[in-house]
Amino acid sequence: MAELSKTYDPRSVEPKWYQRWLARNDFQADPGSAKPAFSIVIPPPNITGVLTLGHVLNNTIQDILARRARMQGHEVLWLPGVDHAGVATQTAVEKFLWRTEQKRRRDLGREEFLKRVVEWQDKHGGIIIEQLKRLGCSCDWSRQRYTFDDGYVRAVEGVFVDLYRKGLIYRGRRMINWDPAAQTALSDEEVIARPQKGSLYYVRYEVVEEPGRFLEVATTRPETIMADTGVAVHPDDKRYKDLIGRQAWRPLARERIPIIGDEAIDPEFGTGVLKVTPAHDKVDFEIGQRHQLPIVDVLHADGRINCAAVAELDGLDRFVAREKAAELLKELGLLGKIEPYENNVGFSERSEVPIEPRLSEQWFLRYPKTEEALTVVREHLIRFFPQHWEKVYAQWLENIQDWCISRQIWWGHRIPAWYPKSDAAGKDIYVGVEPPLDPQQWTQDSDTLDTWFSSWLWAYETMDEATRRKFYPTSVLVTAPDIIFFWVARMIIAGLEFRPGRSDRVEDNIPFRDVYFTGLIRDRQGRKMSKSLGNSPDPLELMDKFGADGLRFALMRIAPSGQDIRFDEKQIEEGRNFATKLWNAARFRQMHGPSSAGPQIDRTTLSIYAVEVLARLNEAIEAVEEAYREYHFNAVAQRLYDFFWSDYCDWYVEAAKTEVFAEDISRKNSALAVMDLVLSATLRLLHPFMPHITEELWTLLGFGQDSIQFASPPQPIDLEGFAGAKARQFASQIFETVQAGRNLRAEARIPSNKKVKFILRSRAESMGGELPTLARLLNAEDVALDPEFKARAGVPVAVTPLGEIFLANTTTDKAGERDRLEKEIARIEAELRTVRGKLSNSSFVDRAPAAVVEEHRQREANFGEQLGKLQQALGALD
RNA sequence: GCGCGAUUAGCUCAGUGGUAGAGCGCUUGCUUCACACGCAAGAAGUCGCAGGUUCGAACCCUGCAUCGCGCACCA
Repeated sequence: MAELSKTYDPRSVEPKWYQRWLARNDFQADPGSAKPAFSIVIPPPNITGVLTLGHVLNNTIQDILARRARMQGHEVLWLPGVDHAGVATQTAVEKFLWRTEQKRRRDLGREEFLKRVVEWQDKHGGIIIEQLKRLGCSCDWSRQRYTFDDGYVRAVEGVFVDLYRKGLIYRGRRMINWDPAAQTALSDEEVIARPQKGSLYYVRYEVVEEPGRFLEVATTRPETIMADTGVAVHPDDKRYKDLIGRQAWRPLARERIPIIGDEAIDPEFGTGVLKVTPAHDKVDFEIGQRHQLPIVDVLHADGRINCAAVAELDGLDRFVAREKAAELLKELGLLGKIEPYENNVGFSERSEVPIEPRLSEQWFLRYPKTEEALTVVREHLIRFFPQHWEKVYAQWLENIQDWCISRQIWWGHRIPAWYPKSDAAGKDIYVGVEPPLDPQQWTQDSDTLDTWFSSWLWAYETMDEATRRKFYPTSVLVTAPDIIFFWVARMIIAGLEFRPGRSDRVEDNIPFRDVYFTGLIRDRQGRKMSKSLGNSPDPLELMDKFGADGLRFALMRIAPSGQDIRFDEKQIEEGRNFATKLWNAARFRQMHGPSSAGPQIDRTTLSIYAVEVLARLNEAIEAVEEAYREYHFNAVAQRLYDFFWSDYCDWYVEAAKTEVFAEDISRKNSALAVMDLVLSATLRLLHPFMPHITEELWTLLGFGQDSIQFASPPQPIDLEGFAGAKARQFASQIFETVQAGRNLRAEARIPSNKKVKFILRSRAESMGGELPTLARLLNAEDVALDPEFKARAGVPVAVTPLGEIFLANTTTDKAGERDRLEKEIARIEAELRTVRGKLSNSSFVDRAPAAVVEEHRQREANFGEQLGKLQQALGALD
């Protein structure tokens, strides 16, 4: 076996193993396998995207689950792929086009533009996949899918046609959310409300029948006054009741408009008078419908004013026009006060501009299976982790609105609907996956489908028939909570509606059994990661600095389940440090001879420290199992970190050095066997988190013939027959004594590297055999056992469970020693008071569990004994 | 307005009824035969506030405050 180098170099080790795994086809899933299935579909990243920390978090979790399942003997399918990401990709290409050629998409035309998008896709499309490989993701790359694969496209179209024939998809002229920058309709979910500081303008509308009498309207949007087709008040509002049925003069594009009464008006708000603008507001549109008001649209698609009647405003951007309209009103003497005002404005999620409510001809989906979708989650056929997302999900489904699925962008699945060229009114529609028989006579709908209308089929449309039989429904979905509506809920609906499962039963058709929602990664200040803030670190750089394993482990350790994550590079450094620790612990073992693939332990040679570390390993194994059941990855990582670093390295290895460096071969081999047991188990437990370094060490130490990827997870070791409880207690007492002794050294200001003598006044049985270890852990020249030791005044002493330990040959400052003892006595006295207080409370003694009471009695006795000894030592000072 | 989450050491966070924890940072000592990406010792917290339940509350209940998120909104 080659000697391990002094430092671990992830940059050479990680790619080496990843290449080997790929070459061995270790990640390929076999639908014909007899093993139980475990499957995950990747949330497809945008094809032109680059890896973010969010991706790292998300995909590390999926990889952990996939690798763990593989070790447990499952046939694992982790199905990767990418999303065409309609608006995002198109916007990126448009920006590029403008930067390089100063051209807009319409300058190129649809066909040429799409050619450019495909070029862009081919150039940037593979990047994120390569980055996922760098991270170590064990996806079955032979099955990589794309939402624009031929079969997938046909499936999307097929679903559209199916839903159209069922009457669930329809075309209609409705109020939709219009993005004036991207110039497309959006779904409600793509609109984000943001508080905006603006103004409330009070505008006076003169009553036609009563010149000189004015209705004052409070509005935030004076630039849409020309689109007003009514003025509304509450029907019971005494101030204005008499005016209902009369008319008012519209102040811009002067015209008579009716004054109407409608329940929707809040008399408390502003002046209690609303200007009704059916073309540019959802509520106004509904009011308009109720009162048959005409609809006047005064905005261009790009958000500029379209109103020839008011030349001063015509062609102006809507926000410029707002100020200008106010000026015009002022000139007319129709503007009252202007108040500063903050209200929520809907912004486009993508282009970050305020959306415009707009009346438009679009395609809509009336969601099917919403009741069933609620039921499968409520009854936990699908389980959410953390569970509280169930409520958010339910709320959305209970208030669900029809989904606007058509987009006026070019990059996407073209809507499979055709209109006859002869029929200008477009009443006659052909909808089908195949084009109409005589294509010359028909024109295809120019719109494309919302990207999510293809993503919602991802859980099953990425699988062929055989794969689906084995792997659908998938075991778990790992995703960020911000797409719970966009994707998770819609996939559930799709599964229930299209029934791709092996039978018609609901449990065979849901897309996944568990959903794990990750947290969002924020920066140190708690801000969201964003390009514009420049606060999102590049994961590739982090991997170069700290290794993929270091990044993975550290991120998992700091990611509390269900909570947002504050990111700090310092914490990633700790991941790298842990990898180094692992490396060096293995290196230490390897320096003392070859490891054993099947280490045997023997009760006659096992030390008390070995029993202790093996017992703690057992506890760690169980805690890890428990944490996995609840998807508490941070608990798994933390537990393994603590066990390995503290229990194994700091305590066991240090204690075992006595045996490792001693003459007794059988005891030395016993210690090495324990190290092999612990190292082998730890590597396997860590493998899902840190696949590369664990594989490297597994191989170097020779723990298995095959890759660690397929090694069985470690099982707790049976410690019956090793006098477990007694050995553990003794080991703990030794460790406590060591800590007390080390503290004495430090208090006496003895440099760490200086060997000193200790005296232990103890009557503990079999103490003698542990003195060398005690000495090693204390860095002592010698620890003398003397049950009758009488200390001179001023010798530093500490009380331990094994007796008193003295720092020999040390001249201490008497006052300092007194001070130290008094402090210790005060501390113990306080503890005693607390315990005695409880024990003298009859309610406690009568009602608390017997074990708890017994524990308190024990503590009382221990503290009493310690106190006596400390007081004795204090007395000896004089 | 409704709902969800958070509030514990300087910082980031564990801790769901019985002796307040970790890492980082800080102080001190140490290049000792795996590791200075390390070892050892230490200082540091009335667990957001107020009530309640309980023998006992960081933990359960109620209210409040602050911060964050989601949904719905009055122009």
